[in-house]
Formats: sequence, C-alpha cells, structure tokens
Amino acid sequence: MAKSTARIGRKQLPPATITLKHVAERAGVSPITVSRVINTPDAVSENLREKVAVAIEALGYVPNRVAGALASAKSRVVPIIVPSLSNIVFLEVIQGAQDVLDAAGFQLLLGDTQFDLEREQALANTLLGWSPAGMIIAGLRHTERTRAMLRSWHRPVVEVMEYGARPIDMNVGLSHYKAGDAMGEHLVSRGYRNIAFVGARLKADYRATQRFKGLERCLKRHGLLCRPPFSQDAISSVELGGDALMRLLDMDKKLDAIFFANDDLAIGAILRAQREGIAVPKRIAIAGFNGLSLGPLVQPSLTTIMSPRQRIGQIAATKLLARIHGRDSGAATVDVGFSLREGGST
Amino acid sequence: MAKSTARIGRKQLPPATITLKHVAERAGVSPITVSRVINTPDAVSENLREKVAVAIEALGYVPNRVAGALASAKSRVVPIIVPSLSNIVFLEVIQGAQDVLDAAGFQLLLGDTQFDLEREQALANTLLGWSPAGMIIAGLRHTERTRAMLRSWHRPVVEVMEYGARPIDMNVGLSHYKAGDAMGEHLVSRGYRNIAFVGARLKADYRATQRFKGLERCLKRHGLLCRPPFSQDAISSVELGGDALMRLLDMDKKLDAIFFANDDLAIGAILRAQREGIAVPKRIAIAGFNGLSLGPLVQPSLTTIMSPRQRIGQIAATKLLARIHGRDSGAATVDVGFSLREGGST
DNA sequence: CTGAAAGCGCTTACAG
DNA sequence: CTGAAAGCGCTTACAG
Repeated sequence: MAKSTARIGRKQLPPATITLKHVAERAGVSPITVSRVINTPDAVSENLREKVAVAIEALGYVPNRVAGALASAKSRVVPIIVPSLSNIVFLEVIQGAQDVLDAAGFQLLLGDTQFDLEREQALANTLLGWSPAGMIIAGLRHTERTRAMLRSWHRPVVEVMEYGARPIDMNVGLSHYKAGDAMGEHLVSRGYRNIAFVGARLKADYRATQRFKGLERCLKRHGLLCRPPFSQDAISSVELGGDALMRLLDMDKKLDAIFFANDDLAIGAILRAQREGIAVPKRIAIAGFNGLSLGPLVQPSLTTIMSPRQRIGQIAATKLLARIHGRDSGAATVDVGFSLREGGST
Repeated sequence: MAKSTARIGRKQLPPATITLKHVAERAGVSPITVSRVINTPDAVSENLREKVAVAIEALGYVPNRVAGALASAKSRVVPIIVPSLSNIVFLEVIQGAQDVLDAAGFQLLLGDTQFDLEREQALANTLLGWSPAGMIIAGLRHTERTRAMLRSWHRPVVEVMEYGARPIDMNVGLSHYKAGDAMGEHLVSRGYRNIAFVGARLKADYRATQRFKGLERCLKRHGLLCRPPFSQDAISSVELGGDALMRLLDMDKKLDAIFFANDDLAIGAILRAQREGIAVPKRIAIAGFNGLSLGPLVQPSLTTIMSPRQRIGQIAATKLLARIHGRDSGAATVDVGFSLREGGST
C-alpha cells in the first residue's frame, strides 16, 4: 500500500526481529565480535564484551540458532532415538540424558522407532538433517545402512541400553544375557526347578529375549528343562502380567517360578496373585527385571534385577559432551552392570 | 598440500555432502524445482517430479533442515515445555503429542523447567531461536514476559494440563479445581467428615493446590472443617505416600479420609497400609488423582479421578497442526474433563 | 509449471 | 584482540 514504506530485505519485517547486526550497531562493534561474545567470550576484550552485553540486554536479542547451525554446520541439539515412549525404562534414560545435556545448554530432540529398524533408519536420517552435535540411540542392533550412516557421520554417537561388542562409536549399557543368567542362578539356588519366562512382544524386544537366552543357558548348565518363552502380542503392562500368571498356572501345573521380562509384568502378577489368593512364592515364585521403585512395596516384595537406567542416560550424555568439547571421554564402552535385589517373591 | 585440489567454498568438503544443487544438476533441473518436489510436489509436473525423485534416490540426498528453516523462517519442530520429566503425567502428554506430530513429520524438542517460571522463560526464549512451527507448554501460569513473548510470536501455542481463562492462544486441559471439588463430594457422600489433603511440593505444583482449593470449597459448603494441606518437600513418590499416611494417622487421630494429590502417593499409602495392617477404608479412606493403570489392581482398589493425559497431548498436537497447515483448528479452548473412578479404598 | 536472483542470520577462515 | 568478505544450503518473491 504505502509506497513510502522502506522495504527491508524481501518482505516487510516487523521491526522486532533483532539480529546480530542490530546488536553490533548498537554496541559499535562488528557482527563477528558479537558472535564471539556469545560463543567464545574469552576471545574478546573485557571492554567490548561489556558493551556488547549491554546492547544484547537492551535489545532483548535472542540468537537465531538455526542460522548459527547452518553457518557452523553444527547445532546444540542431540537427538535421542528410542524404541518407544510408552516404556518407563526409556523415559528414565531420556531423563538422565536431559539432565546432563540441559545443564550444558543442549536441547534434546525426541525420536521413537516403534521397535522398527527401518523406521529407525529413516528417523536417524532425518535427524541428521538438523546437524546435531551428537546422537544417542537405543540398542546395538540397527540396519546396516543406519550403522554405516552414523559411522561415516564422524560425530559422537552413543548406543545405550545393552552392552556389547562392536558399537558404532561409544556404548553404555549392561549385558542382558548375563542378567538373565544371574536371575536363573538365583531361582535355581532357591530350589525352583520348573521355571518359565514371560514377556510381551519378544520378537521386537530383543533385549528381553537376551535375558531369556541367559536364563536358558543357566537352566541347561543345571540340567534343567527350559520351556520356550511365553510371549504375548500386546504392549507390556501390569494387567498383562496378571493375565499371563493365570494362564500359565492353568497350562502348566508343575510350574514353580516365573521370570517376567520386566517389573511391570511381574508386579501385575504379584497383585493378581494377591487378589486371587495364590500364595507367592509358595505356589509360584515371581521375579522381574528393572528395579522399579514399586517392587519393594508390594507384598511379597519383588525379586528383581536393578538396572541403572537414569545413570545410563547420564553417562551417555556426559561422554557425548566430552567428545563434543574435545575433552577426554574415557572408555568407548561402559558396562554399567546390574544387581539382583532379593525380595519375598522368590 | 596438493595445490591442484579444487577448493569448493572455503573448505575441503568431503565429497559426500549432497545438496539440492547436486540433485538439481543430476536431474537437469533448477534447485528450486528440487525444493518444490520435496515440499510441494503437487506444484511440479509429473515428468520433472519423477526425474528429481530418481536423482534424490540415486544420490541418497537428505535435505538440510537447518538451511530450510533459516530460509523460510520456520521449521518442522515443535518444542514441548513441561515442569518435569520425572513425573509420569507429563510424559504421557508428551507421548500423546509425539504420536500425532511424528505422524505428520514433525519433531519434538524437549524442555523441562523444573517447576521454575524464570527457567521456563529462558527456555521458551532459547527454543524460539529454532524457529519452531508452534509450541506446546504445560500450564496457564507463566511470567508476564513469557506470555508477551509467545503472544507476539504469532505462531500457534497450546497451553496444556489445566483448563482456564485467558490462554496465550489455545488451551487443552481440565479444571483441577472442579476435580478437587468432585472428589470432596464423593468423600462426603460416603460419610467421611475428617478429610486431609496430602501433596508433595505443593508450592511448585500449583495444579495440585487447585485440587486442594476445590476440596476446600466443597468442605466449606458442607460446613466441614478443612485442614490445611499437608505438603512434603520431596519429589512425589510411592514411598512418600506411605510415609505421609503413617505421619498423619499419628498426628490426627480423628482423620477418616485422605485425598492424595496424585495416585503415586495414594498407591504408596494403600500398599503401606497393607503392610502395616491398617484397614482401608475402615480405619482410613484413601483417594488419589490421575487414574494410573495400577489403581484398580491394588487392594483395595483405588478411588481416583481419571484425567485423559495422552488425549490432552494428542488434542494439543492436532490443534497445533491444524493451525500450522491453515486448517480449521476448532475451539481455542478445550475442557477435556475428568471422571471419578470409585474403588474399594473409599 | 519452471527458473535466476536475492536473501535468511549467522560463522569460518583469513588478515592484520 | 578485531574485522571485511564469503559462504552455509536452502526458500521467497517475482517474472515468464
């Protein structure tokens, strides 16, 4: 309309888009100096630093992260890719990572694969388009293309949850195989001889399957029968654990112990047994995996394996930051281990 | 070293950074056409679209989201700001939002304020530097600057969790005040007359305080004594609920019911009562808030108020997307309501 | 439907 | 310690 209106750039900008240039003008310095004050303040004399800080404050300048990321080909963003957000376990890892990254001024970008490795590949691909500073990804199993892509990316990548050989870059987790074996040992030592393993969607949840494999090895070592794992095609939940308990007791009269793939299922089984008047561990022993805080509070208290999930997230983020900042990041792989917590349920 | 090496731009790029230009060259079209094929394929003839698609595939081109965001001043990213990641309630909202946004090709950027409104302001400020397409933020209470900043941003913002007047833009939630009142009505109707409210860090958790205010109004209406809320300075947890139960029973012999600020606390109280041999609801009735799936499984089953947390996230994300895409987003505010689930604990 | 030009707001690499 | 120039990889706005 008004011909006289000055055109800034190609469109009518509301006057409120404050850029580096505006700050520089106000402070009477060049834009690069402003950039330095923000990113590497030690490289600027105190005199100018002060002037620039005043101008930033006065104008309410907010750096455009996007422009910075484009120019430098990196951003203060770290994607974390997990199989699912409906599982408390991954959320705790995210929480641990968030604590550390946030304190360092990094933002977490969330991705979930729905336990689908092809989706994971597409997601990782897209997320790399954000020029992240590094990446955290759950698991050691990925498509070959995902592995190749992340490896040739040449930025820090931490694979979390399970501990194992040949990570893409760094790895923080625990051996689910050993954990399964340890629980098997515990059950056998307590005198149980007919032990079942119960999970949910075991095909997708290969870490749970590794726990089963560990149990299997243990039972074989003791010359005991190892039943095939009982897997239900539903999202793991407390209800599901109770249902599984009832079905198994009905199907297999000799059963004297159940090792559930996780605490949700196991707690569901204990609560269900309570309601049905089934004696735990007398009629059936129950064990879980994860070490949720509810475990010690149910009756009988749950025997389970504690995995340090938040710590996994924290360690992963700490190693990532060390590498991003060019500091020593310590060992490339960390086995955070696990511990068995004996409760009254076995 | 090798003088003959061509310099592309200012540094030696590894040959593997495929850009729009490379795709355009290979397809024999201009870069803008490639851009259109990616962003608005309908605006390109099928002939060229096909050629470009082939080139993209052949080169394994991944669009640089950062460059796109800078050029267009918007990105397919949506920050979600919540008070805490250690609370399952917010995680479920995040999950609901993620489901919807992910399906639409948007990425979620995570921020937590640790229940600090100043931190929230700084976080919102930083996150705007990512040129997000919209924002989801928990709560209706923010600093005046945060409100002004988001309002003048002129992009869709959804405030979630509680429902109330004067949102910044859109609002999806429920009335915690009414929910507290409703639980009060239930308890009074069941014959309880000495009712306490128990929470954790109520100063920070103002939504829990609103539930207390609702209870207070109800008790006054019935001419009953309303005790001050009992708040503990620790993160809400199952253990804490059990401890609070024991302390209150000891402090206040007349007490016949406790309304806990959330289900974690209430379930902890029920489990503790069970272990201590305290009769629920005979000696003391227990009620919660949230509707966690564990509630119906403990003994006695928990009376609680169900809040549709995942749905809040889904609705918020859906409205955001509608506005982003210029479609009708429906009502600016949505009261998702709540429902009281009667269990055996009252 | 297609393209040449200009620009988004920063940072890199160089020079002084 | 400070700055002028060039460029990051896209998209906008315009023209045809």
